[in-house]
Amino acid sequence: MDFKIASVKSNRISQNIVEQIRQAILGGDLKIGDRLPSETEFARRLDVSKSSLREAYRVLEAYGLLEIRQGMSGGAFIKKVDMKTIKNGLVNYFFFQNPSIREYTQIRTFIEPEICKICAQRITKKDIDFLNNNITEMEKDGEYFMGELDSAFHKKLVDITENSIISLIVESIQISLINIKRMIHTDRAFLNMVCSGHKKIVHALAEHDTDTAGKYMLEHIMDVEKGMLACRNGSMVLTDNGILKPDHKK
Amino acid sequence: MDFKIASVKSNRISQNIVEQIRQAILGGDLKIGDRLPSETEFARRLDVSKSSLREAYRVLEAYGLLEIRQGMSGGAFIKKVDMKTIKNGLVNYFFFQNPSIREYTQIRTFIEPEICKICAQRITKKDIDFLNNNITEMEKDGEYFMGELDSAFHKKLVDITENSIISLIVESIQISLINIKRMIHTDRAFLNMVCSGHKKIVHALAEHDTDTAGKYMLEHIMDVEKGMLACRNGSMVLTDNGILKPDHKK
DNA sequence: AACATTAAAACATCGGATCTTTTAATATTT
DNA sequence: AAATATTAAAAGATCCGATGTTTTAATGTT
Repeated sequence: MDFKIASVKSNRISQNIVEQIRQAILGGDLKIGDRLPSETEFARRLDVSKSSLREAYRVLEAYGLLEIRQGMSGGAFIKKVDMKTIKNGLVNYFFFQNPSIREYTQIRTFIEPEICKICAQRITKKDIDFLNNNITEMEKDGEYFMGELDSAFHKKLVDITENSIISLIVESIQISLINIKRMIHTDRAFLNMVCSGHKKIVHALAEHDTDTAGKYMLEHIMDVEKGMLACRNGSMVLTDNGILKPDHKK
Repeated sequence: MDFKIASVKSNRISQNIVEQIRQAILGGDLKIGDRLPSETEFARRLDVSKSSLREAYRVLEAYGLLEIRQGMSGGAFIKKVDMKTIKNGLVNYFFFQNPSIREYTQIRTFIEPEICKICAQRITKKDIDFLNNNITEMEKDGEYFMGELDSAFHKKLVDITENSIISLIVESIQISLINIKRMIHTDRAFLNMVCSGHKKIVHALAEHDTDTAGKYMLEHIMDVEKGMLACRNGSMVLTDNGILKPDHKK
């Protein structure tokens, strides 16, 4: 035989099941809350072993498409993929991709000043209180909770934008930045710089001053980049092009 | 007993293994290319059944962290998470989240004009040829490959930016937009509008005219939004706030 | 009505048998 | 000696059936 048919590449059974169920979901045949048959029943119907089916369930669960509950009225239920699943995936991806500080900064400068401008128009008294409180907490609690509080500040702003895509992006970047900050051990000076930046932003937001709010956010993002690049005292070092590497000189 | 200890919630064995291996990777104890022990050996060492271990492997594989090869010198190898894994996850996520056209447009307007400005400075003759060729193809092949070609056009520009985070975002959005365009059956007029927009952009890029390139990209993105909102002749309809829903009137 | 018990449904885990794929080593042929 | 074919072993893929654990609904008890 001197030709080949469409590379059938007999897939794993579990992968086959996964794809079929995924397509059924994307095609609308399976909806949120729908329950798949029990393991024994479904395995029998598909004419595969329970093990293969269980492996498929594990994968779909990892995709965030399935929730499996034990017990009498348990089973496998189709589930809406939640943001946590995706954020975890992005953290894994960024871990290997190891984007430079410059790359993080660049995307932030594209998005966050614009977010800030929108916030300047929509922000409420309650939001301002939240943000001010966040800054106070950060000044008080010092370095320990810095990452989380910083993250919460930017998350609050992006939430006001009410754009789920942008929220996902900004929050995922924040998680990765927290990890980097932990590795390079940002110091007290860094924290003060962040607080001062946040304060200026909130002030402009409270005045509903669109352009100034955007401008301050941009400056803040650039300051954070500068601050991170200046921190080389941890067990990690930043190379000149801003990529984080383990410090082998120790 | 009137108090509770830290909710130990005995995890699934497989989930336990997954978390341990994931942490070993994120902590640097396991590196790309490292091979885990064989199923039998590892299961024995962890004192769990092969089934549990296999389920853990399936999950790690779904996360994109593991590659499993059969055969003599096969086994489970730690692997860099690739973009495909993440893009798949994002497609799943967006399927349920079902962001409005407005949300897609908004993030695009934040990012793509800026990308375009950078391109105006860096673009080479070869890039221009590629883009022109892409437009020609689109005009020729008509509706069928429109989505892929359109996607490739924007991917080319974002690639020039050399920012892996932004590439991931733009490409994922393009995939989701292709899906939406398929559902609402964009027409010939839509394709012509896209081609015309792309042409203007390429022209400005070829002249290295930063501001004009950015301006044309912004206009193009807004045109695409208008075009999509105008298409209500498929089996799906767009509600007034731009959210895509099945058309129940048929 | 409140609480305790029990039974059943469904997932979780185990261990071992068998099949299939892949490759390295060996043998054979040219 | 080089190319080709064969074989054996390593490792994953699949299956089966037994047993354990969780959860809840039904039932019974106080």
